[in-house]
Amino acid sequence: MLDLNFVRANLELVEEKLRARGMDAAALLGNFRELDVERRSRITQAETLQAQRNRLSQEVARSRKAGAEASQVAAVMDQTRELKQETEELERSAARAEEAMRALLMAIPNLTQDSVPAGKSEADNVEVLRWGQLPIFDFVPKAHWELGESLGILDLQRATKISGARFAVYWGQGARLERALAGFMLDVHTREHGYLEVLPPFLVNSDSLVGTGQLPKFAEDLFKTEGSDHWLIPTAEVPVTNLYRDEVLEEAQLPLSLVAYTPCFRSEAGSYGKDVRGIIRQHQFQKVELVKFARPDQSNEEHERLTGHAEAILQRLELPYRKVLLCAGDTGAASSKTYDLEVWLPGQGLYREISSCSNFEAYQARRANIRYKPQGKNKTELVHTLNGSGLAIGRTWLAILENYQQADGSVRIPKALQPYMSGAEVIERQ
RNA sequence: GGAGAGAUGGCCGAGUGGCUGAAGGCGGCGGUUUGCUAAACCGUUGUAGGGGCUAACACCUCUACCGGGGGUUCGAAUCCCCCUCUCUCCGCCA
Repeated sequence: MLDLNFVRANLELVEEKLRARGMDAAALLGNFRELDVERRSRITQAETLQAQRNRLSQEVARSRKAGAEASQVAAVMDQTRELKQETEELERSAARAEEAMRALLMAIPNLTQDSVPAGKSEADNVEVLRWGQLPIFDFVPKAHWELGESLGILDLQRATKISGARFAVYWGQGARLERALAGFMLDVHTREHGYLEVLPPFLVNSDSLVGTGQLPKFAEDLFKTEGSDHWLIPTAEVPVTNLYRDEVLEEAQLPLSLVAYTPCFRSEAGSYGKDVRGIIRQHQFQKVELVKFARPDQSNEEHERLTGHAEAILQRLELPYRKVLLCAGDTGAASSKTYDLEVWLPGQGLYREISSCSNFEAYQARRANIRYKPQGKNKTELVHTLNGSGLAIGRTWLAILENYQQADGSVRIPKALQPYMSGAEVIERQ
């Protein structure tokens, strides 16, 4: 959510930034200005009347104490009663205007930074760099679903039986590879990148989802429990960012860097027909997530750093990737700037997103009310929140299969991962 | 799941209808004293939203906030209703 006062004072800038995302600024802003004027005038009127009422009430107390005549006191009471109705009407009208403004504000996405290119879709994203050598095969590389099934480590049929489409069962070395990746990533981030590991709940209440921006707009993307206010987390970003909801951090704590390994649950409503083969798009996948809370003046620097931490994992696993700066239209609603990391998948001959690293600036912090106290100042300020996958485990798993496959269908294990696989160097049919 | 108790400012803790935005203590901040530290003493110390005045989130003023929501009343932290959470006991359970 953007700041009400900021929007009021910078309406032109907001419109310009909305256009950069390819959105209809006029429709989104609606009658914001009129509502604002209306709201403020109603508040002023209501509060003036309220002040009168308060004075009259005090008069009742005073004259009673002084032993005034009952009829006189009753007259004042009647007068107050009349004022009450009028006040309440004004208050309701102010509340309606405020509610309408809030609805408008909640629907307005974050303003993208000036370094973010304008554009509507993927096609306008800007490739920042490519890393690594694409593997060269003297055979036709297979897709991960073929490799996984023939190695006996990936079982989509039984997953469908026990759960349905878009689920996977991993057997043996496949399950082990998943666990190895999680352990490897957590170790690198905690030991070398300075993150504190945290294990949050996998179900959260709706306040948390509002705090990070998934609700109210994207409820259909989520799984919800029946009969209670619990939602399955679509990413660790939700529970971890909300750890500090309604709290005030000390400046000395910033930047605060957390890493969490959790499953993620997504309904993938509206993605029918997309990525039906393999395990690219699942209802459940595991992810190691990096989350930072930073001072506003340091958040861009921390954003670059966090993205580098995610890249480090790809580099150590020697997986070729490219880094893409998303254009305004492709940048998530809550984000001010996002880099996607896309890993090379030789089995399919394309780059696929494996990490998304965003600087949300104060957008989430304002919704979730996460603040800090600048040293030497009385006033609290909103922190900036950031996060990025470091990395999505399922997609890393399949990238390893496709990049490290050999002619006989076996898969070499990246050097960095071997210690996490009891020294095994290759996955063969079991 | 059943029974009971509770939720007050950064923390602890008073407060059962008006003089309470809230006693007292701790902590924080400023100061006095002190060779330094400690102690003592004095002062100060919530958030948000309007309006005024502004360079100003400095100041003045009004309003709201004592877990959340609703109600009674001229007037509610105090009375009533609903919800949420916490604690204790019983049951169940990895």
